[in-house]
Amino acid sequence: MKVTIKDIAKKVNRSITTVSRALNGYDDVSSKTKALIIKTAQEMGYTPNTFAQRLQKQFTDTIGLILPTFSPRFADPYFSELLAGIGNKAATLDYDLLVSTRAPGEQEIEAYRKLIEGGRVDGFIVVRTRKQDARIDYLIDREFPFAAFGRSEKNSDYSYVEEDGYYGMQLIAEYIAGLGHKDIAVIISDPMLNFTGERMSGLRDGLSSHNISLKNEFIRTGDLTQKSGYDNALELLKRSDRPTVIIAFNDLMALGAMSAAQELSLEVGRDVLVTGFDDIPMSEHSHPPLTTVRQPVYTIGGMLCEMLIKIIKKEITTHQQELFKPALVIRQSTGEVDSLSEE
Amino acid sequence: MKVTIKDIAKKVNRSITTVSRALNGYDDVSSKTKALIIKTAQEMGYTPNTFAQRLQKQFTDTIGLILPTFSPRFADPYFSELLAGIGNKAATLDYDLLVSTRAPGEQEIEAYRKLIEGGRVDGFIVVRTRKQDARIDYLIDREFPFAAFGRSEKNSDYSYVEEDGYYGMQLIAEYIAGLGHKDIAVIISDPMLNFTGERMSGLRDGLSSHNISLKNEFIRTGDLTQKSGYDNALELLKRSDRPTVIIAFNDLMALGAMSAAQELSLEVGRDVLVTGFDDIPMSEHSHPPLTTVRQPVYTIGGMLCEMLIKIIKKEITTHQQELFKPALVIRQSTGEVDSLSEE
DNA sequence: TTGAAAGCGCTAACAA
DNA sequence: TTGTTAGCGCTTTCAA
Repeated sequence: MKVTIKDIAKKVNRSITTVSRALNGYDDVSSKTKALIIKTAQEMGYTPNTFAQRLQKQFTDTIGLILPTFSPRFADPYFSELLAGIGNKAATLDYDLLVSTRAPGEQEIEAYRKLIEGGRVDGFIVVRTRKQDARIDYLIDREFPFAAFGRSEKNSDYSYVEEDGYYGMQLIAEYIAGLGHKDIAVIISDPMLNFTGERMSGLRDGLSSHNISLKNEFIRTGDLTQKSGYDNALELLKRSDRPTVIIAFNDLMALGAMSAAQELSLEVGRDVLVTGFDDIPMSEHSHPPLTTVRQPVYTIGGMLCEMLIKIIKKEITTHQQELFKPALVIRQSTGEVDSLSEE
Repeated sequence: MKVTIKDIAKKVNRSITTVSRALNGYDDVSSKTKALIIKTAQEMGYTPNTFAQRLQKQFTDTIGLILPTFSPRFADPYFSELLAGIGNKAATLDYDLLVSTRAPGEQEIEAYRKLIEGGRVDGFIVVRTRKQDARIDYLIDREFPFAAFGRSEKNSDYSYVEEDGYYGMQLIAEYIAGLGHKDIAVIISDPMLNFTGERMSGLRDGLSSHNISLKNEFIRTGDLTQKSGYDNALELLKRSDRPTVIIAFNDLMALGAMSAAQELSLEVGRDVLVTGFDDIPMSEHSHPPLTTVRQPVYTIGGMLCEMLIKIIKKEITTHQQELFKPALVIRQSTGEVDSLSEE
């Protein structure tokens, strides 16, 4: 049976109040009884009943994370890493992490609503923000604490962490233009996603400062999976006027694009250059290793978590907005020869 | 402010008891009041306070999942998919999923203990079982409900789902032996993991029925990451007596091994054959596509979740043990030529 | 068919 | 320094 403060109270012949206070470190308990109570509690293997505590204190020490999944085959390494970042930080700060997956849409907002109304979470981490983001509108409207990974278009009056996608893509553009390439194709992500626009602007601006513009036929939209990178690249590379560079908006699509090129017997890094975005662990060990933009996802997860908890605890009142400058990671998929150039 | 049954009671001029009963569908409430109460509740946007319910009912409608992470760069697509499988099923059955990450060891058991003692979860899903699994011993000892993905060595007297790793590796062995190869290297996983032994036995038995035995120098141990597949394969392939086949114990390591081969200008599928295990989504779109053994991880996640909830609800009392027969998926990494051979 | 009252395990205002 | 008491929101006996 579970041990309660009542059991402890009986054992040490004190009231439950005293036990509660001793255990919570109040200093209006004599140090003798305090020590006794703490010792007894330990011996009896006492752990407070979270629900009772929460019911009483009216907060939950839980943060919610509803992952937007588009398909059941949901296997983005990016999210595992983000999850670990959030989860580990949450554990450190004594918070629980309640995870749910939901496809974007009606059901998604409903899931948010349920968790809020049921008093189950103190706040949310919202990931993969959309330009028009119903989740964010909803949370702002309800004045419910949240921290977002990314901005949305119209209303950015809240706390978020974002990698500077504009800047990241500029780096790519500068680098590629510097290599003298002009026939550049791009596999973008869903235009609804906010970062798609950011990255696209960065790319466009970066290229146009070298008088390069993107041909419409060379702009394709993928869904961030390896398969869609593969499919799109295949079509691009089968053209008679095929591009010499493929810029993908994430690593998974870039890896798919490399496979497509190789399938057509093109050598990546020579016949066609490929770049990604994210720097997931496998990009370093792909063949060839992938040139990409590094986002410290694990760290970002931790930051988001910390930020959210501060908001919940009202330790910060103004909106915190962090913009990460990502770094370009040059590897062989863009022709770098020396395999020892890294680290 | 949150709406409680008290608010509803006041509004309809009934006691909170009646409201509670109406809302819970008891039939000792006049259908008139029942209808009125339900309507009012809806209008007021009532959602029950989960913690109050749980405190009262003494269960939590929450299942726990503590992911064993070895490093912060935790990016296994396999786990994202498993998580989605568990999470979606849990949502369907109106259960919450509480997720935590913890490195194997002391801290890990402590995390289990805390969730149990704090009355926070009704049961656990245990993943990546070890031969000697302290988590399982602990849960059995405490008679706490759980379902495991995989068995452990000594005590398998509990409910689990497992893919038949012995069988899966036999398929690989048969197939490779049938191609006439003899110089076979293998990159295994941590011997502590239960499936390592299973897969190794399957491989050994499958090969020995063709009079092939594994050389000790050709057996290497990796940590299931792409990097370790890469590193190990590099060493294997640099030998003067290099193997003509590399069998990796998961896809991530196999993908790393392919990169290593390609870095040494070996053609995968011709100069060296590579196989994996899992069939993560990216294996279909790697270059070359990877021959592997398919594990329906998403489905398994759902099954585990369902199984656990049945155990919690005491709908099943005997231990359920499901052994999946995985299927061999042959692709070009073992020399298949026709790229249209799939699907 | 309804309501009063107890209690799940805990915290905290107030009194002693 | 300690204990009494009320109450968080809900379910569930028991009585009316």
